[in-house]
Amino acid sequence: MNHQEESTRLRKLGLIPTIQRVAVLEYLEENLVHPTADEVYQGVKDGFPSLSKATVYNVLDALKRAGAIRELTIARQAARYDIRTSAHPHFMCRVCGRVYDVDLPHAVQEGDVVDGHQVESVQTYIYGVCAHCREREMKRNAVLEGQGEEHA
Amino acid sequence: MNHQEESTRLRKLGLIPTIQRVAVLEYLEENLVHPTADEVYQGVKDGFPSLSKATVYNVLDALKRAGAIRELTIARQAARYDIRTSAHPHFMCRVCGRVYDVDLPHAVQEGDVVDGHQVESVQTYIYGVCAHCREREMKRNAVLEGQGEEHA
DNA sequence: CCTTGCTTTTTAACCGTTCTAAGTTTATAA
DNA sequence: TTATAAACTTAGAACGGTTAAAAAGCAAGG
Repeated sequence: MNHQEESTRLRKLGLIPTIQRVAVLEYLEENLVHPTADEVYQGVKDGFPSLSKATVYNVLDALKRAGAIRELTIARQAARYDIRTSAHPHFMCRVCGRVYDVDLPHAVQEGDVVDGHQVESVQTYIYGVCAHCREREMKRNAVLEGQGEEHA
Repeated sequence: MNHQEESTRLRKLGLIPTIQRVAVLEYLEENLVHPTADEVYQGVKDGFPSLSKATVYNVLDALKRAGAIRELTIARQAARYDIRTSAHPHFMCRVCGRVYDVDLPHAVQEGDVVDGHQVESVQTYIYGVCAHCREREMKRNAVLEGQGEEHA
């Protein structure tokens, strides 16, 4: 693998395809779980020990301004990044912390005008308990009931 | 004014109505512009010099957990607070930075299930140029054209 | 009055992110 | 190629919003 695909992609975006940028882009393409900047750093660093965290921030910023990725502020703690740039809501599970893509339209679309305001971008953040954790919770409750547990 | 209203409100929320809590609650009721914690602090401190910033964070957290206010992460830089707890989108202007309430429903409602995920709360953040700044921009362009400005 | 528990205050720490300055790589032009 | 300029990367310090810890204050009940 010579990362030809990422290189041409970066050139089309007007960015010089440095090995750092190729590596970050490749990581984002292979990890669609909406990683934080630190997760990208940790993940890429494995095959790239000299990588600096500042570079990760620089590359993410360049990709963001080129429109190749979207930044999510779904949690106050840290920004997350999504290479799926289509407009779609995100769901964050309060139990496991995972962030999922949701295939629905936003309430408002880019280009719309609402209350006289010109809409340029939209983010919909949904919070709750994800399907995976709900199932686990139900199973646990079933086991407890089977043991004869009662509610007060 | 003896802040009777805020006191009873706080008691109903299960919170002891300290003067700090009354002051913060009153500030939020009178400032619907979605202030940051620091703006609340600066605003309340005027009539209350001994107030600590940690107290503002504590009070905001208590109000949030009691369901009396909502926390917005519309900008990564700082959280903002809204005493209008009804579910509604927010619009942030990239020119002036102001945050507006938008009277539309979210794409997904609390209580819904999407892709098997249980929805507990939703935030829709819209970014662009607000009506006020759009108008100002248009006026400025009109003046420039009147002076005979041409585009290259 | 004394105790108990909650709140406020001060101060320090934390942590994600940005800045700075130096060094390295890449592009451009002779 | 070689020289030069421009862009990029790196390490480390700094920044700023937020949280934590510890001490002091305060209200309610015995």
